[in-house]
Amino acid sequence: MPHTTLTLKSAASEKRNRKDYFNIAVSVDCVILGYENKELKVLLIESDLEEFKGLYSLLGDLVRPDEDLDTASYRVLKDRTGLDDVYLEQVLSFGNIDRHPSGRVVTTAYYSLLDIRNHALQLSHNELSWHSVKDLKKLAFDHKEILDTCLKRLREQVMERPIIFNLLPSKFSLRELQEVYEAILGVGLDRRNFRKKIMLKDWMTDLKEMETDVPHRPGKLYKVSVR
Amino acid sequence: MPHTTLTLKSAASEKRNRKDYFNIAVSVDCVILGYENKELKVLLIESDLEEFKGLYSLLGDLVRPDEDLDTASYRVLKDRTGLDDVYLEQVLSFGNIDRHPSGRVVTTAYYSLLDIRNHALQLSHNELSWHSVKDLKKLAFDHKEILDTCLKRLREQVMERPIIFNLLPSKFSLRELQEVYEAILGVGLDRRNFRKKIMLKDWMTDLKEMETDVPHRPGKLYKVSVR
DNA sequence: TATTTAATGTGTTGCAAATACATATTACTT
DNA sequence: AAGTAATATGTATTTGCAACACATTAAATA
Repeated sequence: MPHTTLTLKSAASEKRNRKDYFNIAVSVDCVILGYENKELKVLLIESDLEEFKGLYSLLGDLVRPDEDLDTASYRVLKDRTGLDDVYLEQVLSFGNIDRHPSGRVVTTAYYSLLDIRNHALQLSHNELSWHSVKDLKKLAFDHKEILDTCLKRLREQVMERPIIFNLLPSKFSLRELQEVYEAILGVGLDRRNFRKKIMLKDWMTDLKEMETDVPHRPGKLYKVSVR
Repeated sequence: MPHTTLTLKSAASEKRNRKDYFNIAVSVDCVILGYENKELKVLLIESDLEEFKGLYSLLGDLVRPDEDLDTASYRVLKDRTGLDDVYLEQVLSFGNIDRHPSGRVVTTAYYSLLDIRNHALQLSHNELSWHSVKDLKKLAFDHKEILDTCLKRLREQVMERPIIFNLLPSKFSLRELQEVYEAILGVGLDRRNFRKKIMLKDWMTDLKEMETDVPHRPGKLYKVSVR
């Protein structure tokens, strides 16, 4: 696997004409999200392009001629995190002419949700790091815009479909679940109303177990009951 | 403008290797929607590919190296309909390896909404025709899937944002508006409740004019007040 | 061992939004 | 002049959502 994100030095200098339709590269970029310490975090890598020195970028790669878009993003995810059982969803494509300094690249953005504490999680590279999405000001390429678009979509969907559980371990308490919602939506939620609303959705099963190792009254544990 | 949709005969026969990243073509496909005779209609062209003989396909084209994705779909729209003031929105990209029989093409789908009765509407080609979306069973390529995805997105958005007005002339009655909603959502709506709901959104302005040439009591005319 | 503390767990009330439903009005047709 | 078909509007009911308070549990502390 290549060590870097896209570097298409040759493409930029090639002259193009209007029939040169294959001179557009296709890539995928993954907004890989996790939850830790009451914060929503995104997995980033330091950009190795001179133009973006010191900036971070999303994890992506060119799509190979023999793989689907979805396949390509699963590959990026597997290569970067070691995980292959990850929630992944396409959001939107970004194709501005000048979005990549080294050449014309149209990228399709995905977001994925995973459990940072998953034991199988093995980052490919020590340049990879988790960043709280709140603190991010600027990213390489148009990746800030891509990130924001994905976060917006996530916020729209998180109450519609049972996807948030991908951010949590298989057993979780309602408090943990509520904290993840609060981190994603950026608002505080009333505990009683939250519980009623989430219980009505029938997304979870009561495990009849209790939290352990918490310095207070333990809460009930749940697991996701739908996928 | 090319007379046909994508024909990339050469690409299919070329051998590829994994580093051959530019061997993916990028296209846009437009789900151009209009409303007529109480039906939602989509603008289609007969496929000229042997593989899809007798089937219709969406209007699309390869993206040129010097234009954005949005620009490309505006171009398709302008070329096909003569209109350049059209509502257009990206929905999703489709990149299955075998989705195009002539070669590898990743396409980004847009839907657009326009007024079929618009006087400026001039179809580029007499092979273009409007088809009720209800009656469509099969389209060329993966265009049925693309159409369905766009219709689903449209249904999700039509009550959230003031986009439906793009399907109507500048002056319209509440009855017409309700009929368009019913055609899109595929359900009947209670007239009184519909009016209350739509009025609350503050999307329309009362023109203080009445319908003419209707064989019954004329209704008030409205125009869109936001864009 | 009794007390304090901090979190879990549940119920009620009020308001706003959505739904179901009925009657009067207008203009054209016959 | 009467009949027809659509517009226009109001009300009562139900449902969903937000604000809010109190009892319970288990750990920590005195």
